[in-house]
Amino acid sequence: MDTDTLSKTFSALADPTRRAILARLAQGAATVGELAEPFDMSLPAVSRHLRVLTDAGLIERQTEAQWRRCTLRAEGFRAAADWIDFYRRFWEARFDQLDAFLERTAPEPKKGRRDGRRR
Amino acid sequence: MDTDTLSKTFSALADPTRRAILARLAQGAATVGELAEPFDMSLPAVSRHLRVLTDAGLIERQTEAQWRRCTLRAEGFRAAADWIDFYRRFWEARFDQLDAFLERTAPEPKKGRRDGRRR
DNA sequence: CTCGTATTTAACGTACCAGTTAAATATGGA
DNA sequence: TCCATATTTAACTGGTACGTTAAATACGAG
Repeated sequence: MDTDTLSKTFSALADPTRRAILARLAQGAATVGELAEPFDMSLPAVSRHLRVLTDAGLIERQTEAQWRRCTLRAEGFRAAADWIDFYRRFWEARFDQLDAFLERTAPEPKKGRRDGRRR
Repeated sequence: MDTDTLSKTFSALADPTRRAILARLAQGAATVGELAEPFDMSLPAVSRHLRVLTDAGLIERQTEAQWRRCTLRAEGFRAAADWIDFYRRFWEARFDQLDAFLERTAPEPKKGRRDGRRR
């Protein structure tokens, strides 16, 4: 099961409809109906996307009469952003530096020295 | 279908095994067998994870004899990092500022006129 | 050529995902 | 109370994801 936070977050972000919803919410809160409007998709489908986003902690929903006002929940993005940020140095490093780094740390898969593992 | 780049990337990152593989590759190149070793999972399963990562552009594989040397492919992370980075301001902004922003931009659920009031 | 090692492909099962329509629930208003 | 509106839940379906084992493929060594 995919219970860990990071998996849930990335999984939620993997769907284009959900990313579009988040982009829309970045411009301000909206109700389910408003969020559904631009999509060629049934309301229950959108409702489900919103549940996924809620479970992933990426949005919040507060009840106002029969409306659910959805808002972005910034905290929910943080862990994923931090995770991916770790890899930033790999593309921000100059290419030759990266090359040198890999050269330095990569083990040869040659036979004979099965005990000289990396690290 | 999930053909767009961002979806493919986030989808690839949504699996903990694949994230562990990437973390391992961050320390240097490795062969399939070496990557599979720490996991309680068959080799074909790992091979498949590597295919997903390759298709997402997150790793590269070069053939060396019967080995496949896997390396991190930094470019593959960039788009996802940039996407998520757009949301950074939402959690880096002070809370009252964010509130003010949402207050300013949130539309009312259609019910006559909207004049920027909420709650 | 044949054998052992490294890896992938094939075939299969189970579970989840994303969509549908129909029915249920909740609320405010006539 | 009854109705319209907003949204969710239920039940179902097709497609895809992820794991398995068994067989196929690719290569170097002897």
